[in-house]
Amino acid sequence: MAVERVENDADVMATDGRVIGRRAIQTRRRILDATASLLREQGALDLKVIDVAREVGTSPATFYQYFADVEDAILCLAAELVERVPEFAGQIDGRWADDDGLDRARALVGSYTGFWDEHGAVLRIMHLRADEREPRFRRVRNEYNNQFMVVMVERVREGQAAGRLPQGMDPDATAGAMLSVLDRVPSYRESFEKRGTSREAMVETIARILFGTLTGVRTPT
Amino acid sequence: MAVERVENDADVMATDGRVIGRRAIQTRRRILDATASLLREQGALDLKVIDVAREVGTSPATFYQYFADVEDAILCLAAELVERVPEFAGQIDGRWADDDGLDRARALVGSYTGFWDEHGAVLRIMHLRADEREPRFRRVRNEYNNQFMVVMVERVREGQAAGRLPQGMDPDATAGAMLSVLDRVPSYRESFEKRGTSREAMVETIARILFGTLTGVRTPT
DNA sequence: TCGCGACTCTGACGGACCGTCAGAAATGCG
DNA sequence: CGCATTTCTGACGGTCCGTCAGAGTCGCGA
Repeated sequence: MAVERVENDADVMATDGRVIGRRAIQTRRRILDATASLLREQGALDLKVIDVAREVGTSPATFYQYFADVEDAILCLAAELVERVPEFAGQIDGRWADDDGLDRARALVGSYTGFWDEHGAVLRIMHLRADEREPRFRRVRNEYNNQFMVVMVERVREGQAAGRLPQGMDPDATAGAMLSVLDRVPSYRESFEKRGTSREAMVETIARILFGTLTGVRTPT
Repeated sequence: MAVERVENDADVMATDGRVIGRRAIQTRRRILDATASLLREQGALDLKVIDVAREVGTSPATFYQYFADVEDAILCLAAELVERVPEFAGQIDGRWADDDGLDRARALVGSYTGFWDEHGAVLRIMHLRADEREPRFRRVRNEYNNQFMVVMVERVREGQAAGRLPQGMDPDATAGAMLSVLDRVPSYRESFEKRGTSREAMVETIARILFGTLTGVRTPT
């Protein structure tokens, strides 16, 4: 069975195509970390290569040895986040139909919100550039989203088969809508807290919406 | 009754604070239109002041007479879009509880999707910068979102009062979640069409989710 | 019609960042 | 230790930024 590795820290390439060694891998990693850090602090629109270089304590020319531009580095960070998705998509399994299904939804919403708090800066650019039709970000976002879509669609089909969900609802569209909720609510959370909606109420409500919409099981009052 | 106008084409100011005349208003408008156009075509991350100036056929210095930078111009475009929200938020009224409520939801989803197709480039930056905590964009987004929130919360409260929706769901959080769906689905639409989900199925499903979640009325099979 | 004052636009400039390349520095292997 | 390989960087031409003084345009009164 062939093991396919699209991106592996062990054989990453420089922009000129050569395979890089141990020291270079460390440098590249520091550049990526600095990019993520600055992205969180100062946003994407005025993040300059020279800022990253200064943060790492290196020359701008070094940056260009590993990435074509800042966006290229962000793409790389986004690709790394794709690897994290199973932690969350894996939570949306067949046991959602069990009695404690709603609890599973609550756990998902809570943990995924934490993930967004940590990596939102990168995810936002992934979504922006994908929405702007940038092909590489589209591919990465598809890999990201599809992992959620597959399991959500499964739940919807099960709900429809059991007669709990109407046939008139398209499983893919339903899953897409719920993925939207999962991905955007963390952004709104802070605004809501200012308006007096507690984090707990937020998680509880979103969990009920996801659970109810994906499974068709009616939640108790 | 005092008429308050926060932003009116009749008394817009230049960056130096002076009120501008007829010719200047035209120039400013052409700059805004060019910004919106280029934003659609080439995205936000590499939209330069000089690009806008060239598109308008003017000097970069002229741009700086009216806007501090490209982001400032986009903020202005976003503020203009806030004026358009009533067309859509107004559709989410008390008649959603009537027999043809689902039809109203369908109409909303269809028309708002068109709005996103046209102005998505600006709305995306509004969301990005607001998520990145930029205060001016936060204010504009709040004005934008609140119009939807108010009416959606009304529907949820009515649904709860009528016993159709569980009390355990927070009206604000529910409205926020549905606003997420409304705002993000247009972005995903194209991806879904590639995967075989028709626009009609998309609109129908999203309408059912919004309608069902906001009113608690069960949709027929 | 002309001239004047107010409004609007722009050429030109110092500065910042981009992206590249030749060669300097570090590494590690025999 | 000497040398080949890998990695890093100083320096440079080019683009864009953001500003200002002054040139261009317009409307209005005489």
